[in-house]
Amino acid sequence: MTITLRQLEIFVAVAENGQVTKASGKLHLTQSAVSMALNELQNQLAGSLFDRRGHRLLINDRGRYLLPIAKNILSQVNNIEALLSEQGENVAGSLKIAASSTIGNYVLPYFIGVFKKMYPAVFLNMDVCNTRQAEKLIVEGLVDLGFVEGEVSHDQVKTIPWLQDELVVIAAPTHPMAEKTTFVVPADLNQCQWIMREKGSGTAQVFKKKLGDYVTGLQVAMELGHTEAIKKAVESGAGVACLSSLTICRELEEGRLTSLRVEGLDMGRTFHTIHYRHKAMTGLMSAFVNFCSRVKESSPGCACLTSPGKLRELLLARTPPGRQTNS
Amino acid sequence: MTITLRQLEIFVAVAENGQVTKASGKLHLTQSAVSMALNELQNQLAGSLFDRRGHRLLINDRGRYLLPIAKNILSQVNNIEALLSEQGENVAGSLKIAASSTIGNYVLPYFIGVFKKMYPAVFLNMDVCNTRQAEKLIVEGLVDLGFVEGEVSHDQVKTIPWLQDELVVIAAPTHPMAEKTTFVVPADLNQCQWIMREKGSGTAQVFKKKLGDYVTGLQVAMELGHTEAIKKAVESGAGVACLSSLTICRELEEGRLTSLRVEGLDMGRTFHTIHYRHKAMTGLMSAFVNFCSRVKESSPGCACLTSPGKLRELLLARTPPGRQTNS
DNA sequence: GTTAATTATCAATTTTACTTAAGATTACTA
DNA sequence: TAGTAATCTTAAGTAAAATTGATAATTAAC
Repeated sequence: MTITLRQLEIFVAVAENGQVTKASGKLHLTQSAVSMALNELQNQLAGSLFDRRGHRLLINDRGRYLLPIAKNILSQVNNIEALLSEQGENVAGSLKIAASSTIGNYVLPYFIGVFKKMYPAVFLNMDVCNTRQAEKLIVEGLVDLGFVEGEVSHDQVKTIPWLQDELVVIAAPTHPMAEKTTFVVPADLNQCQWIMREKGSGTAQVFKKKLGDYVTGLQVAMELGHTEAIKKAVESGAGVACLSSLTICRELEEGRLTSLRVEGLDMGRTFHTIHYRHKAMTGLMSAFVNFCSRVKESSPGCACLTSPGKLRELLLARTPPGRQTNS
Repeated sequence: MTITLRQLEIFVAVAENGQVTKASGKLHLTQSAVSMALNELQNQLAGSLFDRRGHRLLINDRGRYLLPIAKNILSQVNNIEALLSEQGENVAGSLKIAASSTIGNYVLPYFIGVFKKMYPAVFLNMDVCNTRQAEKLIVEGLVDLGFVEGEVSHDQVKTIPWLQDELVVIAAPTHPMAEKTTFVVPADLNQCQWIMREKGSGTAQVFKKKLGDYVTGLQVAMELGHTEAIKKAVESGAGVACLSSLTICRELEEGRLTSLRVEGLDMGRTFHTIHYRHKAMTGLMSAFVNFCSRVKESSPGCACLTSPGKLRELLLARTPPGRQTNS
């Protein structure tokens, strides 16, 4: 009652050779095997696909209709085999990633763009959320990989240190603070109006946690819901803010903002990649993880990662030969 | 080494049910059959498609990549079965037609247009040629059906009378001849300047053959290569011509030409459908032949067939209920 | 911890695919 | 026009596969 791929293969071979015998040669089968398979297909489709004219087999209207469809189906199946069968050699699939806000908005988009150019057959799906949600998605098996900036506790989730990040103080170039090169804690803390992320944001929590008791005297000018809004507010001179250095690369390059390293407090933090502890690593997963960690090795300290051009240079310089595709 | 459709079916069922047991129920198979088939598919693709997490089967990146492809392939195969398997019920395929010049240019295009709207799954290919070439294409099995205006002799070619055609004399409405209602042979023959198809044209040959000895005194003003050119020349008053009544319907309706029936000679001729004598008639072939002969019954004598509007009315009025599709 | 449910594995069985061999039809040719 | 060489179909036997049934192992639920 059901057509098989073998039958379609045989049908195509017969249609293209116009003869059962020639087709059987190409298929490395006996004539009778081809003949029987063809007849069975015709029975299943309740009608002939060829007209007999002596020894010639002339494809008829139904056969002509079937032929391109059959060829198309067979080539799709061959694609599957080619793409998925040679493990390690080919990187293909559909990877699901969860990333917390800063990483998802300011870091991974560039990584994904470059990775996709290296492996066009790959489909990447990224869910931007917070660290706790990312952890949950990993545990429930709804995503393959997570990239988080906060702490993760679940014992089935494996955590691997990834990029080193640093929180810096930013100010408009016209701001009095911009004349300094470092921001001294606690001395400079109360000299400024602060623009903060809203309560509940990971970056805001980290900032306050690092400040510890110093947080009490802080003059908060406003709380905004998004990093981009904070940058705009700082740019317009409304105050200073504390953000991840990764989020302000472009503004620094363009001279629209000035950053000050913090002195008197360690403002570093580490991003982590997370995945389910016992999850089998497929070729695609390890390819992407390797790809991401390669960058870490290439950029000691905290190079400027959020500029696509520099990122591509960095990655392609380190890519093993024969792996690239033309962009 | 080769994937089967069954494996893809099983894979999709498992992916959609998240469980081997549930999938086996839907497939009407035992649990072990599904389990083994799935493992074999994974072996053939050299890697897993799911992650085991206890009793849950979580699809992984490779599986996610395969799933839409597999579904697509399966639905294409189902389409084949649906379209081709129910004999007679469905009309589908790719029909190749050969038609001689007058029919191919002035009659069949309208038939094909209406037929295609009735059966959208059908693909029709028409080759416009002359009667002899059409006959050859039939004998060689390169086309399924032929529609010819001339004589066919090959004994393997079956000839069936189709439409009754009539050659009429046409003149511009301003031409002296236009005041008459009939053209009398031989009296009126030498009163006119004649515009002829070039030597070798079927219509020209028929005309001369019908005239017999009368042809000697004919005053030929010009010979043109195409029916349309002749109509334009007659319209401009350069002379009169003898053409198939089917080719001038629109010009008569619009009053740009006048036609005169010929008196004193039988100017009728019959169009024929031809096909290879022992060719198996598929559903599509007989559907198209029936469709074409239905018109013959509907239009006794020689109704005006080359106006698409009238043709559609004619056909749809006679179409068996439940066969039409919305246009 | 015990029970119920799900999955993997193994041998047995059924089904399918294929081959070999024989017979039938068609094409070539002398 | 017979004879020969292809090609195709049919039938029977065989190898391979798909599927089943039973069992053991793992996991989830209570």
